[in-house]
Amino acid sequence: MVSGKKKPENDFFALVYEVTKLIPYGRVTSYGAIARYLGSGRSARMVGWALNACHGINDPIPAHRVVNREGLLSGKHHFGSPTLMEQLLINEGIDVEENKVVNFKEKFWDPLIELG
DNA sequence: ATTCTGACAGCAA
DNA sequence: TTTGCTGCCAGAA
Repeated sequence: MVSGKKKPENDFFALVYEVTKLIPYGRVTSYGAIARYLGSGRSARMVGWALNACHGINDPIPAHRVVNREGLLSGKHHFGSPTLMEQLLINEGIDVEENKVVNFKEKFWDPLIELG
């Protein structure tokens, strides 16, 4: 293989995209939960970094369903519009106040549990 | 090649 | 209790 030097299918980014796309409608998860599911544990920062690159791919990544462990919309500033992420969440029936997901614990979707 | 940053989270003081 | 630093891994300068 001489050409495929970069972008393996098992790329950490691709895994993050897959998990993110598995988040059901009206649910949210956290960066740490995804990182832990991938086996990286504390590499939650990489999850956010991966989602930062979700703008460059053709697949629709529901990155608005990924928030930090507090339920805070830490990435709202990266959706082109500072209110887009909040609007998308509200559009799915998720209440957002003060840039924070209301009833985050109830809306929380853990890949470790849901996916096994 | 080295250094810094980054959509976080855990632990120490 | 809150505040702040460190750890994580990869990409950009």
